[in-house]
Amino acid sequence: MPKYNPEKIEKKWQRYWEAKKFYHTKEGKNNYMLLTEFAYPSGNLHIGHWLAFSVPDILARYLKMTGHNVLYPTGFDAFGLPAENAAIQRNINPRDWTEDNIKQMTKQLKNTGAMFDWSRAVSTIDPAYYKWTQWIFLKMYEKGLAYREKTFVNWCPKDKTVLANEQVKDGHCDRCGTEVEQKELFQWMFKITDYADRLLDDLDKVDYPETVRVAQRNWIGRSEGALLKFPIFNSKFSKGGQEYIEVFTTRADTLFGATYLVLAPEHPMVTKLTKDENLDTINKYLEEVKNKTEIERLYIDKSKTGVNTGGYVVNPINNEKIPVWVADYVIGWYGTGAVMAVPAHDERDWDFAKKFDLSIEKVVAMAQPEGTEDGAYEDEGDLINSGEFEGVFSKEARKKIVDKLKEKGLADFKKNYKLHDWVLSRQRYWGVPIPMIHCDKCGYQPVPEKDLPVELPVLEDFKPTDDGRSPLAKAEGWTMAKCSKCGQDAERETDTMDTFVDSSWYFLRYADPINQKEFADKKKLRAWLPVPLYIGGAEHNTMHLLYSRFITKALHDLGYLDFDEPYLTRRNHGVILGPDNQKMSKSRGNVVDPDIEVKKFGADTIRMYLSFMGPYDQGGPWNTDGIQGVFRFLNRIWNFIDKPTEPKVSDKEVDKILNKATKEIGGDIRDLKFNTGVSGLMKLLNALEDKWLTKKQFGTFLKLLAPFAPHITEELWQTVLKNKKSIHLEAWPQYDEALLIDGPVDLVIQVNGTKRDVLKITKGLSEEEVKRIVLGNENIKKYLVGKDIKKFIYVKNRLTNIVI
RNA sequence: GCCCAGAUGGCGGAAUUGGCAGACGCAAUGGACUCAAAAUCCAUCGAUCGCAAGAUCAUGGGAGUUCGACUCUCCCUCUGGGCACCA
Repeated sequence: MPKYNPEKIEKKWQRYWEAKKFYHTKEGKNNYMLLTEFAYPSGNLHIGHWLAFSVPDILARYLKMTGHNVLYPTGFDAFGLPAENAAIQRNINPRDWTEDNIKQMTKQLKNTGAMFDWSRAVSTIDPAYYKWTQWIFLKMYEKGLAYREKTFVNWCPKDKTVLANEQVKDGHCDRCGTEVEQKELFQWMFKITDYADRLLDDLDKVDYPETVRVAQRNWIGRSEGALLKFPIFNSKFSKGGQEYIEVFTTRADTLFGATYLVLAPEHPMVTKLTKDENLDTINKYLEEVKNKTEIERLYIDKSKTGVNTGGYVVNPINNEKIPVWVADYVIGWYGTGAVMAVPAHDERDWDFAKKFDLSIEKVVAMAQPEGTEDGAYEDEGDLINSGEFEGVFSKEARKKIVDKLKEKGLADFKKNYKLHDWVLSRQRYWGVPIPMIHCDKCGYQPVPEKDLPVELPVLEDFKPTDDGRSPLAKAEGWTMAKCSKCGQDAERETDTMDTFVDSSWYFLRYADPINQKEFADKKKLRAWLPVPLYIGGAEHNTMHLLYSRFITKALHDLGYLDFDEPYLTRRNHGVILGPDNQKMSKSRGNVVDPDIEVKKFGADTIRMYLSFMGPYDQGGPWNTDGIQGVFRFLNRIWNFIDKPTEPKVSDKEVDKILNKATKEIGGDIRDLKFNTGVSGLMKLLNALEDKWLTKKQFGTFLKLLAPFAPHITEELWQTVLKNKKSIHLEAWPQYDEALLIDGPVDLVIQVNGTKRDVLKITKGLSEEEVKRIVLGNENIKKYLVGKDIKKFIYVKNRLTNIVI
């Protein structure tokens, strides 16, 4: 036997599988699409990709061996800012840059040995793909779920484009870290807020990690409360009937304690309400607030500032006249941009009231009255100083108070959300053109379906501009179009779509990737979807997952899908850190290059090491020594074959060992416990290495290893065991429950909870029999001399505890 | 500030979900092979005391429940992540 040379055998078998179209998948029985997140073609595969693709491949292969018709798809999420910025830097076209990267990464992905079905690979920059991205947009538009509106948007001055709220982290651009500005622009948006309730409630229908559910709940940020109307007192403009300030509150029970009202600086009523003598102060204040950046206002300076308008409103529950203030701790866009202030029961209002000496009225009794005097009491309790609602508990009081005001038309129950509509316009070149045409006469009109795709033109100058216009506006020939309604000259929309639109439906396309008539055939969709298991990174817990859930629900409502949740189960993988336990980055010089590791150890070793290093959802530092252990293991397997494998009789003991391992390793893979799966294989080799194995027994061993190390097992299976067909067409070995249970077991003997001895006993003994054996044991007797046995605990086949 | 996850040898981690803590691997030490090194193989490997048999301690810290706690409950410390003036 020659030395184990992974480089040689891996290439060989990869070519073999590809030539035989091994992993090309057709709809059949027991279909299973194992979904991982398709890659962004950044240029080079990094070790994180290996974790994301080659480890789930173990599960894909196992599922295939256990009788599933497995589709393990892949593709490229290829539009987007980074490619465009890289192309600008290198002064080449983003398309050339991206396509080169795709070529390179395709090659590298094949090196992982994963059973990707390349015949179904999708690429979001392919017009045959983005035709359907545009089509989905049009359907959303028809349904009123896509609309154009002038709003304040997050503008990244460096990338010169709009960002969705989700792409802003602590006031900075998620991509480049530049401080984000607010700009008022017309933007195309998806009405995701219409789906807020369903996106929230349906989380109960799917199996996601708790962290993901929490993250999504936070994003959606539903709070249930009420809208209350406060009549304006003696409004100087109230000629035609009473005017009101509306507030949103979750604590209507504290209404009797509302001693003032606060408007956000952006609130339209601010100047109206302000008394003439206060106008100067107010304007000065508004100017001050305007000069603060969003970051200063929301993240840095949380001290309360504000000014009195001099105006008053009337508390609708007790008709008391209360002052109206303006303060920037109230957020303009949330709720109504106005709040009722209850300083006794809200910390922020408390701080403000203390600072400006406003009155504080307690209306909820503290559970422990001896509690602190200083500060707001925010918990619930029985109402006090609350007229007819005296003594009613908060929860009930909320309902009663709103009900009462509702009769007078002064209140209603209301849910509020943090979630905003999804701004999908991007003023950049490298994206899917939004398929709309603007006609001076007819306004915005959709591009007719038959004219899709609206192809992205090739531009010499695709650099972003400062004026908020997309570079596509420079393509004069391209922008010219006919209005689809009146036929007159009109102009194409020049914004492109956020790449999250591209990736919000790609998994649907895997079911039917070359269909030219529909985004996918209904029957094929039914065969593969919804996705039974989606494995990916925690960075997509909110945006991508929420967006694709939304698009799926919308397509479902439009009648195109039978299901309204795209992924039944979601599991996250961890992050691989550098050997120094820091995030891998070029500047730190701690990047592990998988190409180099493949050269040194081969794909099988890397796959197994990534599996072995810890729980899959945890990640952790790459250990240069640790990988040696796995490499050694594969070498031992390789050399194992040199031992005689044809003894006279089949060894029962070996069968038993294999039987147990089959059950355990299979269970580990199903539970994504790849680390214990690998250790199980190592234990198995330890147990078998000094034994004689039949050809069949060795074959069984190889099958257990095959999902983890597809190349070495194929080599040994075909060239050494002389099998004609691939090991990857074999079924996972059957195990026999009966073989698992016979034989003696170790019985642990404790005295007062401390282990004193271990005895081998026959399985299934009764308590009486065990008691006789244990108490008769010389070694145990010495602990019991002169003691009374108070209690004898027996856990069947496992342990006894003698309490003295 | 709030929410979530986590803390186990020198290191990565395991523990049938309340039943032998430290599986498996790495590193380390000693030995075999070798002129030598690498590779490989054998042995040791949580701490303390002990020649040994063995004993005691030990899963971030402190209490509790239990015959029995890494596992459950309460309090605290630290680490990672998310949200954050959202009314």
